[in-house]
Amino acid sequence: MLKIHDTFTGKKVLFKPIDKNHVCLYVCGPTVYDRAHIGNARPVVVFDVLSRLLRLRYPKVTYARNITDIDDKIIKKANERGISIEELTKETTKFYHEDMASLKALPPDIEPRATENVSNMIEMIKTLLEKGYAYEEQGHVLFQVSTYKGYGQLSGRTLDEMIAGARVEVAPYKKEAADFILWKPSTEDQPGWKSPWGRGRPGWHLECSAMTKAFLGHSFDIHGGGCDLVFPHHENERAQSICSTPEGSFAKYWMHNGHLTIDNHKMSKSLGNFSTVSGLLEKYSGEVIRIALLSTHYRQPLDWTESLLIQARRSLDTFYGALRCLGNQNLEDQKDLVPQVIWDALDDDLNTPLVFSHFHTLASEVHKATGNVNRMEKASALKASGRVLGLLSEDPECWFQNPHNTGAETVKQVEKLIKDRKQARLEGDFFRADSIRDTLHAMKIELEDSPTGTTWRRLCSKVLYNTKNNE
RNA sequence: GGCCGGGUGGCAGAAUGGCUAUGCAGAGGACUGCAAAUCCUUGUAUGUCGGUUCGAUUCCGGUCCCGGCCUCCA
Repeated sequence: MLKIHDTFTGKKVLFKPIDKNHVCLYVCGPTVYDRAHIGNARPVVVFDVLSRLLRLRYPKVTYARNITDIDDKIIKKANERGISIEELTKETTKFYHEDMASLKALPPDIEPRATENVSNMIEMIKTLLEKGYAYEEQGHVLFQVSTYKGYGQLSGRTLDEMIAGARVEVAPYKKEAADFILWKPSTEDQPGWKSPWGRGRPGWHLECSAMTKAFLGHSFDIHGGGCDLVFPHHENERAQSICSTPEGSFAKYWMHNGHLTIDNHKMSKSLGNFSTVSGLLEKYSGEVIRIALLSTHYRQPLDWTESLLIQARRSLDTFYGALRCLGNQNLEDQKDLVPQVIWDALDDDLNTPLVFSHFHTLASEVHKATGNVNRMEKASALKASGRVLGLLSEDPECWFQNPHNTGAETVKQVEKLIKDRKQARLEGDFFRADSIRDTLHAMKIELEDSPTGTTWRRLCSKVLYNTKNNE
């Protein structure tokens, strides 16, 4: 039985879907103005694991993740680059899809775009005006926060607290400081849509409200996103949705992933510690990045460091090392092989670090297994468990030999040198054998002799196998 | 200033009212021509001060740090 931490109640609760035959999950997606950074990737990977788990448990799952393609940052960036907004959002969306696919994140079932749902948003604003939750002022339409008693329930703050803590000058068109924009006017050079309140564009919070209603209905199971979205974004979404659609309850559960820091500092372009996914992929495989993101519980803060990635790579080496005995066989529909302890860890609010500790146990059991049947059984359990988390899907030999596109020429050369070394060893010329091994090591190739022959692996980074000297 | 998280061994990171994961790194050993991989053994921890308790790292309170949010942000 899956238990999840629900932000609304602040507790770990048993997940009970609204409809056990169809689970709906909505996660806040990217604003497409720039390449995705590693912080953007965390919710994607976390909720990818959740969606995979849900799909194994329920007959139908609809996972929706929006693309925000209306936003002032987009306008600004497009102007800076001298390209059209459409060009920018199209390009950024394409890169986003590529980057997330590299991290083995499956695409969501639905990916609604804000620009394609403006009419839904306008309808929602109309309803909010009719019901007296919103007002129009100087071409803007604002949600009047004081009209909704439930405001603040999600983020756990009261209106008084917010007023006390307000540090921002109140815009002249606002009745009250906490009111937020549903619609704002656009100038000629800004993108805009016709509306009863003139040409303009929607406020940021509105799109998720309008799109969840359009695609998932007025009530759905889980709403996810980064913890920084709790306030104001999700608080505002919730207010809009519940006020405009009182027959629904909007999200039944709220899940938020913790933030990511880089070397203990908040990621920011001005500090120069901004890591894009594509940049990381130049040095590490997507699977290393994925397991690094999952190596800390999703609600905890995660400090992104080189050492984290090295450890992630090491863990994967261990796991793939244990899978070598399986060869390249596929394991379709083998979820029965997953040990109960791993299901239990996942069911406990996605305790992925605990899952990986069980992975290590399995890997160790593979090596210690006395009989081949036992060995294969443990290895299959590891492989099947990895599959649940979207990991360990590579062919193990490929993992070791070709994690970073070893060229065919290199492979040939390596095999030739291994043959030469074998000959030298047979002749008892260990000096020559060792010198060949040194040559290979300089090519970042490591050899492993075993009773059945010599295998090789490609070293991932220099630091990786030299931690003794560096730490 | 307000609100919310968190402080676990050298590092990463789970868990728990008593039996204190796991990984990396360190030490010793086995295997190996030597390595690598693997296996065995092994040291080290719960910020701080009180309270509750037979017993707290775990519950409660104070305190000190750290981070996040309150403005765009995953």
